[in-house]
Amino acid sequence: MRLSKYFLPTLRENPADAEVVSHKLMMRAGMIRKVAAGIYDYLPMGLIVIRKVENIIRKYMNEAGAIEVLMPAVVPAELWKESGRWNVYGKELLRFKDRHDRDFCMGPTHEEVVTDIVRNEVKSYKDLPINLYQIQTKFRDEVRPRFGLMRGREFIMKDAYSFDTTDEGAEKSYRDMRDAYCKIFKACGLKYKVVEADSGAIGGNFSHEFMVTAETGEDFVISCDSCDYAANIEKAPVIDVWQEEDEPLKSVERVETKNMKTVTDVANYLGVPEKKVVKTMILRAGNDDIIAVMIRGDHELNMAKIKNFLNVPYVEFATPEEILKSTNGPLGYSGPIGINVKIFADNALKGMKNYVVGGNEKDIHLLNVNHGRDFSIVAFSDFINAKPGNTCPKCGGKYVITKGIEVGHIFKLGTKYSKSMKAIYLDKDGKQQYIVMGCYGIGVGRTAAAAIEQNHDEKGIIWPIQMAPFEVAILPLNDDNEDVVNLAETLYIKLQKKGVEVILDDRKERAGVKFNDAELVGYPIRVNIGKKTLENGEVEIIIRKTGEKISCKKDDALSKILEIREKLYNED
RNA sequence: CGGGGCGUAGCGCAGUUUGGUAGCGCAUCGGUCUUGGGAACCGAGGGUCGGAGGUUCAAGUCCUCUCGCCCCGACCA
Repeated sequence: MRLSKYFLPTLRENPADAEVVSHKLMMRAGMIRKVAAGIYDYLPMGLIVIRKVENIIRKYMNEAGAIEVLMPAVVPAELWKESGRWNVYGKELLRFKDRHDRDFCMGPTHEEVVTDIVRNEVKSYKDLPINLYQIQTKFRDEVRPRFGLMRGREFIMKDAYSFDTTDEGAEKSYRDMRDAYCKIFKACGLKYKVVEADSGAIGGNFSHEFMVTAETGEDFVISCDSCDYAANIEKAPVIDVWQEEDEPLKSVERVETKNMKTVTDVANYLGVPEKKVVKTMILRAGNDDIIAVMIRGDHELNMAKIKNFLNVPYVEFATPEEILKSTNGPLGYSGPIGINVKIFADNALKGMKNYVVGGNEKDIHLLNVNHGRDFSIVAFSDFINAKPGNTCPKCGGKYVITKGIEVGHIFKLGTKYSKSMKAIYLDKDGKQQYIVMGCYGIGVGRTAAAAIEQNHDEKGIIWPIQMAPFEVAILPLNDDNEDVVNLAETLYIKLQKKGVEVILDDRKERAGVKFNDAELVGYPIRVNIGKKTLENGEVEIIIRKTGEKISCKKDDALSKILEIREKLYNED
């Protein structure tokens, strides 16, 4: 490709609305442009990168036996009503009507559609297992899209769905996908972790996330410092045995805590450690049940754990009105005594004595409260976020915490959708059985963004060669020098003939502009051809990743470039 | 959905407090000169000041409404 005839609008300055480095660099490197919040154009360079990621995904999906299809982006409401998700999915599901006033939505995921295909076409155990996947534009009307392609509303996703006759079969399909995903992210040149995850709104029995480690990640990953255990913070269990406090029970004391809503305020004021202050959170669980969950002041509530413990579809904080109604007190002063909702407590509370709780009254807390004596707890369980230093459930090591970008997520669904949508096959005995499903997603744009988060410097992107829009950039530095131009042209043609993806910066620009654009866009290999070095018959080859500058005789350039390219592909 | 902020040339911003001819840098176009790290100089074009309504002799600036975008939180494959 000749850059003079290409479309690469680079930006010198960072766009005002970009926050994270991948967003800034994708904008500046002319890969994407915003059309609306969370909705982007893919410009040529961006599209090439997207297609490269897609093709890597295709290769390993096909290798794992999955078969590509393409389902509609616009999905009739009937399918979603059938699975029951039409009423559950919430505002993220973009709904609209066609001219006949029929309900439709933009598919945010395709369990319903793919299950519909399979139930219509697959009748026998002989047709199974099967794994169908697609690479398609999805839409989720996120409350707050942000960070460019990292969290768009419209985004390209690879989603695969496996169908098996048995649970064991489904688990094999799951393992196969897990292995394929490992190959995919490795082939993308990314550093990643496979972590245990909560299965969330998709539902199902177990699930893993593929996390690219990056400072700007939105997910917290708990991993062990001495074994390979890793889990999303939503999932990572806290198994520490908390101390049984050995102090005599004191009598409850009512204290005024004017305008102190936070645990820190209350603890400081009363002169007790934060962990002696117990937070009582009022929540609304599925079916509109109001419940209370008590956790230690220095701990964080984990909604996913509560949701799973109660086995309900969602858990939310109660509104101030609901709190007033169920506790007779204002937000910020809730406590367990005298309220008539079910009270659950984190394991850490088991051995605690004489702690501080809210008084269900403005500016009032209670001292020396004890469960059992002053109120009763329905159940103890693990309701808090793990912290660094907690004990690993697998080996007894210590937890550490890192941030990650979720680029892939795999779920074992079981029969959730096959039951609600009646996807049935006949087994060997002619008996009807539900098909056992799994689903497997990869965020394509997010994978590209994650690669930038992980590979960049102050000058721009440093593409892993597998994802780079072009493998080699040739920069003739003196437009008016015939030798320079001729050599650049010759080398450009020769590289093309060798099948190298090469771009020739033949724009009438000064050297500095070409250097800066090349570094911004992040071509793995750059060839400088200038009259200064050409006087000695030499050109410069620069490896973006290492910054290494190799001078070589102009006649050796071709073989040297091929050699470096080969080396870059075989690294990692 | 709660809190905060922003909308002025393609991009980045000033001007709004205190109403009085719409500006700066970069980019673009023409020219001179330069040519290995986003050159310099001369000249030019480009604006419904997000939109609607109002106050006023006069509104980018004040008032009301509205739309869009960003950040924090909540939520979320």
